[in-house]
Amino acid sequence: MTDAVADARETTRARIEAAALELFTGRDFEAVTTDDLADAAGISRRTFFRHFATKADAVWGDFHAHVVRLEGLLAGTDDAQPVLSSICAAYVEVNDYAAEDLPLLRQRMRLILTEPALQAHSQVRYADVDRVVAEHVARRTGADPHSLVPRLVATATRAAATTAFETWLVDPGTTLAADLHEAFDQLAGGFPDLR
Amino acid sequence: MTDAVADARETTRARIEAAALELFTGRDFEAVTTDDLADAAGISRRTFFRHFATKADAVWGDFHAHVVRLEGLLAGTDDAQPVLSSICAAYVEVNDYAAEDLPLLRQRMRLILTEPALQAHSQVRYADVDRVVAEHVARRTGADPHSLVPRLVATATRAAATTAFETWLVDPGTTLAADLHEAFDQLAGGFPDLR
DNA sequence: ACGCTAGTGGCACCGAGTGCCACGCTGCAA
DNA sequence: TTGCAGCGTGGCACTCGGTGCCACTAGCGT
Repeated sequence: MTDAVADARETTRARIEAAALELFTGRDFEAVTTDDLADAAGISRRTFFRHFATKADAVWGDFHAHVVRLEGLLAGTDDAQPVLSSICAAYVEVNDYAAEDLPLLRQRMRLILTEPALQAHSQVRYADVDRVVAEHVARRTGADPHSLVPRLVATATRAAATTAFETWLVDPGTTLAADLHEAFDQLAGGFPDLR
Repeated sequence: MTDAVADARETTRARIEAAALELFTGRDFEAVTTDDLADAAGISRRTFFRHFATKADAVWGDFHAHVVRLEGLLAGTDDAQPVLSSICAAYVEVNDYAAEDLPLLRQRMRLILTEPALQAHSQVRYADVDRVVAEHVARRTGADPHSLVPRLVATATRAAATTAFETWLVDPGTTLAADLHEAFDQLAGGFPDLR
């Protein structure tokens, strides 16, 4: 494959993603058809489904790369660091966007966290994240990755991360990193005020 | 409405649910069409969609009643009891099935937790649960139900409950209550071994 | 000029879900 | 008894997401 072809494919993907974000923020997710998306991106409906398996995937973009990056960050953490801290650091790092990308991230996360169809889709994506985190915890603790603690830590930390995203979306005054740290601190503290 | 009509409607719903569980455990969720479900339940496709809004709903049954019951249990908890304990107790209570219903529960939960389409659907259902729990936490702590801690406690405890269901499904030797308690204990302890 | 590959578009098709209308049954009032 | 209202039902046509198949085109190496 030549660079020109690769570029063409990448820009097509990018055009679809941009069109998707724009159309979905303009009207309801359900109200935008794949025909609309294809038209807005200047391609045919059939071609749209060659780039994205579902309508929802156009919003998520290349989430798989995100998961792979998280996995690498977790693998690269220092074993002297507490497990929870290593997970928090990895979440912060993988969500460390440049300032100019933040508006786009906000737009995307707002869609994902509020639109029911995208919320539903997210569960399948989160399963990948949870698997990666659970394996990290299992490696660090010597436990079976399918046993209670690794699974629980994975889902609970992901819940923390998601909640941090929600509070970050609502309050424009904070940074995502700060909200992530606060959520993880609360979680790691075992909610002392509630026991 | 007469009792006879109400009964007819109830039994129709029940027949659909039974047919759904049977067909979905026999073959893949995606491989069963709504036509198959309707035929198995002895009704038309159109009537199926009068009883259940989506194919997935036939597996979940009347989950709304489940959420309402959880809400009532939370409202009825003693304010002297720690918040986390009250949530755990409510989860245990609302999932306290008679021994003869356990095989059916296992079948249903196995589907919900393993089948991707049902996993996706579950996120929307969980949102209701989270809202109810977050409001309970907010009431007990005086916080805004949309602020970090109530949200986080809601999603984290629900993550604990879901994980408990998963371990309970895998290991036939334990009770659901025991697994729920263990997951909540781990969560409330803040994972001391991992800090 | 030839074949190869990759991206594309068109088309027909399947399945989920919906709106509309028409039928039948049950209960109730005239 | 007859007429009316309400409700569950079935049939039908339609939209829309998603897929399989085939044909076309452009760039590339031989």
